[in-house]
Amino acid sequence: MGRDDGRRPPATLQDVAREAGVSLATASRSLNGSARKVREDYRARVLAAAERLNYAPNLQAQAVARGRTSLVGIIVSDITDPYFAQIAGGVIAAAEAGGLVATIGVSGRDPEREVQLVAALRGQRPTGIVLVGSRVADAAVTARLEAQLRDFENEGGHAVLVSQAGLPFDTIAFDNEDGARALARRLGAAGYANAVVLAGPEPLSTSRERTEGFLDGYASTGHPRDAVAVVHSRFTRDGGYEAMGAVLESGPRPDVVFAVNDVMAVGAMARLRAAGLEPGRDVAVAGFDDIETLRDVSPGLTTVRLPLEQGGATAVDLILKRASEPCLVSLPGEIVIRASTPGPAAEEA
Amino acid sequence: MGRDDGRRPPATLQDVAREAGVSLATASRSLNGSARKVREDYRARVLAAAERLNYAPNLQAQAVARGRTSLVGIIVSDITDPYFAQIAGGVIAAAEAGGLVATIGVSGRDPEREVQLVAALRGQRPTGIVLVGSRVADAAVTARLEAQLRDFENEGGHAVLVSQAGLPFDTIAFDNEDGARALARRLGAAGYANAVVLAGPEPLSTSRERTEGFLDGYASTGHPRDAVAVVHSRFTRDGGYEAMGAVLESGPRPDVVFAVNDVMAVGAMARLRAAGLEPGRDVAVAGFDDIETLRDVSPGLTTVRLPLEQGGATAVDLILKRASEPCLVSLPGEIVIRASTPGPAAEEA
DNA sequence: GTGAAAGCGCTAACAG
DNA sequence: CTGTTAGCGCTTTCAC
Repeated sequence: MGRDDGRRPPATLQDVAREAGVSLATASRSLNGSARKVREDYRARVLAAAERLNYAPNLQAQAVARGRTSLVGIIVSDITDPYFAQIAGGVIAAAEAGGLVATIGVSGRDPEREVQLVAALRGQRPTGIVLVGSRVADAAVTARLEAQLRDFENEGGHAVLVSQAGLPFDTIAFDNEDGARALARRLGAAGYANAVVLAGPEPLSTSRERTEGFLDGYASTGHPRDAVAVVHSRFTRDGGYEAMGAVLESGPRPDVVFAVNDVMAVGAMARLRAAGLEPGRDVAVAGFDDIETLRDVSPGLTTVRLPLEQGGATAVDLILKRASEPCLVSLPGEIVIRASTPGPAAEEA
Repeated sequence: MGRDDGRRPPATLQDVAREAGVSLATASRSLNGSARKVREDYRARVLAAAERLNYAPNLQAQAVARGRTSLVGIIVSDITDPYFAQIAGGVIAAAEAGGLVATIGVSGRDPEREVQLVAALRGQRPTGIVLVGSRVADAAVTARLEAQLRDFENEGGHAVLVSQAGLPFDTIAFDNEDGARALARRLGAAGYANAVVLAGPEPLSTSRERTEGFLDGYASTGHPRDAVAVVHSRFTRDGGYEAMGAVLESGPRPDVVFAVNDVMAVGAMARLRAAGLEPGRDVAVAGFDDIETLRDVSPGLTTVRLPLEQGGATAVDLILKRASEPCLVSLPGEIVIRASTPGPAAEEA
């Protein structure tokens, strides 16, 4: 007998009011937490009627009437990448806790697409938009993105950037430079004398900051800064794999490799193995992020732990309590030494 | 000078119409693809005016007026778990391709919460809801979930279940049993004679099917079915870790361990190492799913590859072309032998 | 072809 | 405290 196919349209507030024998307004006031009070027995009747009719408020209609929604939009490059997944998880959890529904868009690391997504999300008139990921676009696209976000804020929305500093909006930044610097010092002090950096795309600020921090810290332990090769590649597992390959094929073998994120580090490890080298024994490897899913790779990956979920949650907090001036929240990382870089006292197996 | 704080409300269709010197109706017809035609010069004027005013249609209002939205809701247990992330990625990508905006809820594996989320999403009046993950709830909660979904469909919505068969809605199921059976045959034929299954929670159908399939296939290679120990635990990394621990502490060491998903398998490997055993050498390990992020663990994990993203995408397809009868799409897996189970010819390093 | 006007479901003044 | 009513922004008959 198939399905009902759109029969019996959802009960409306009108229906509930009629069923309960009260006015529209009273029904409305009983069902949502209005400021005004409703006599207890009326309230009860309305609630009962709603229950009976299986009433669910039409949030779209509420939004139109109220002039604001309970939506928060998230835009990430790739939800499949655990870095973004963890941040998105933080955003979603905080949003739900705050009574908001999260809407999500995936840009596939395409800056153009990112602009389109902001425009599309804007149409939903969300309370806020959280944009995650660091800029790789040329100035023109960035300007258009900024324009979109500015329009959004002018309309009363609230934009928050995560891990993407430099634009005039609220921003949650992870302290990439300090984290990388601390890591490099530790490694340099432990005697690694021939480091190589596997970086992401040249213009990606996250990658740049981590690279800079590393070079800086490494230099501070007495290793000439320009003796460290920096190889650029994509910010993905395959990027790490290829960059590692390039390093192995050109020049002497390094004693330690710093990949600017864990995903790339894992790719680099795979490449080392493909070359018959054992990561952690023949070449030390370090990453960045301390991705949860990757905590069990073997040998354990030395890295810098970032409070990813917290970053996402904080973004939602900023949306809820909109400050009058754009603010910048900086979240520090914490270095974690594991077996992939023997030498410095390991803090974890 | 702070921010504008909600100044200049977004341009409305009204504004555009006035600016272009046409009626509301004409503006509406020009800006969305209406069936009716509009004289070309009018059209152009409206488009120009819209551009000038930076007009973006209020989708909520459109939804109210049209009686339907361009939203699709997704509910997953945990977006941080790569299994769900990949399926969600498929859903989001397909939704965007189909002009829909995805809304997402995370249940934290709490069946109660799942019901709440369906109710909450229903309020958005989405075109469809995709529910991912297999049932672990008792009959009462399941009944309430089913009621919510049924109401949703009666209102004209379309519910699709992914990897969660048995409810009377469109369903995308992965062929857990066949996959596990094929894997077990291969392993059994390769000479593994002392297998152990690390299963998820008893009532989880995904776990049950994989366990059943494995036992069945393993038995078909001549190993008595009830000689295989099945240890139940959580469906997570830590669950795998603990289950492996339980196995090691009680009874003889198995020669192969089948964890019902990759994440658990990785946990099991970690536990083996903690016990001084090398996975793949001292004890073979196999998983299920072939999670992308985990393809580089070492030794490479033998597993059953599932078309996760495709499953998500297919769910959206079903939503867009609503069939009159609930249908069941079954997606097969493909076994992948790697170094964690030496013996059978490896198909990949 | 175009425009006026009546909703869509809900909220929020505003009177009682 | 309750009910009436005028919107919210947009679509869609329905006349012209």
